Amino acid sequence: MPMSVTLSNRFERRRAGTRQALVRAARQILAESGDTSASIQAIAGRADVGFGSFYNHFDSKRDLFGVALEDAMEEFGQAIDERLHGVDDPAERLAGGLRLSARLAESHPEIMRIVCHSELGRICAGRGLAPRMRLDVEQGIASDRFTVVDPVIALSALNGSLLALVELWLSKPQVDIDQAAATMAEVLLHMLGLSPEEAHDVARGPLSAAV
Amino acid sequence: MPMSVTLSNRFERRRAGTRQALVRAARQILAESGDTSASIQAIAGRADVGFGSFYNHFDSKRDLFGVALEDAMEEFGQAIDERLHGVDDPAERLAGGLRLSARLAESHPEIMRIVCHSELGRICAGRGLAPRMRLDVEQGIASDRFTVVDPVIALSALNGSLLALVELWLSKPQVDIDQAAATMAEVLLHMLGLSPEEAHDVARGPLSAAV
DNA sequence: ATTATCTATAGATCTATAGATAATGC
DNA sequence: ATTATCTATAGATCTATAGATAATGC
Repeated sequence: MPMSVTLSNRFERRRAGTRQALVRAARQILAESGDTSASIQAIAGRADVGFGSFYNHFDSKRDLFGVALEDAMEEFGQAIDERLHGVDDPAERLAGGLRLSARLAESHPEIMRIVCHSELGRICAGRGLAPRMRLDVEQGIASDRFTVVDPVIALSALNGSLLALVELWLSKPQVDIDQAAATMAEVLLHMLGLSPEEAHDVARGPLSAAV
Repeated sequence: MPMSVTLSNRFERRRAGTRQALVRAARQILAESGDTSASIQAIAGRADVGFGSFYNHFDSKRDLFGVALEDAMEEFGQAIDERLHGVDDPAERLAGGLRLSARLAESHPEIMRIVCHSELGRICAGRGLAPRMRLDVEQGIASDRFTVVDPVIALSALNGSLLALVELWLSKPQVDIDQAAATMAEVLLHMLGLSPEEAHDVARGPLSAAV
């Protein structure tokens, strides 16, 4: 998705555009219902791409949807990452990641809907927030910022809780999701060993200058 | 699934048997891959049921898989519930629910695989462990056993963490899942406001006489 | 000239139903 | 006699490909 590499000629750009249109259509479907049973014909139609072109880029629907999920997760992770640039304290990074995810729900609802409709295992396996949180947990333990029994368990709880937060946003629109994210960050930081006061201060503090 | 009602005549029992065979086949598929694109023919074949019989019981595949998920979640919730009979302390109930879920992974792996392959929203919406944990959280807050900022957030974290625990069992077979569940219970009880010592004692204590 | 896209279609598969068969109730 | 199951099949849909068309490079 992030077209960081400038493609050399018009051929390649056109090809990349077709592929991207297919991926975007697949992302829309993942966000809307998560139901991947739409026909290739319907997907190509939604992408405004000739039916046969699909096979120029993907071997199967499964293939496309796998790429589409990875694409969304990568964008998710990078969006959070760049907004946390310069934040070093792992506690602040974790809290910031949760709270920024809540803001992404407003600005990039498609990504959050995709998260909701995906299996936790697939989300965590990818390049989303999960590997970034893992680094924060490890670093926090190494620097004694966190006093936690087991990093694997702590990370599992964080991943699951993040998913549950996003799910909360989707299923209960009346909830103030920014508030919910801050509260979630607070209880999770406490879980990681910060005192209630510390957890409160970090979770309710200003949300990084970079935002 | 729990055939609590004795059906009056052989007709109804035969009919119920056919339906159950279809539901069991659907549960198998949900557990194996979660891929609901198998044809009705294939499902009926797996259930060893005539193809047309499907339509005597369900209007669509979607229908069947919805029932199958509910069926598994109901069994899950009841299995935990009966093993927690007589346990009154909400902290013990929550810890017990997590730890017993880990044991169910050994004794009823199908249910746990279904959980892993399902969306969190669907799991929590159903009649599984989620509504039971909600009661425990409410009761624990009412009795001041838990000092937690927000019950909705706490419950979300619990639901998500439970899912993550099951996911851990599926994706990393080398992990001692009983240990992991106890550790998860410990950190979550701490999150709910118990002191580290209390949380440790409750989470590592004997797992209810009823088991 | 080369490459990607688009159109048309063959063949496979899937859904839903209609009618035949088998099991049970009374 | 009634009801459920099973078998066979019509019609719809879907996948994958082959060949025609359009766009670009050199």
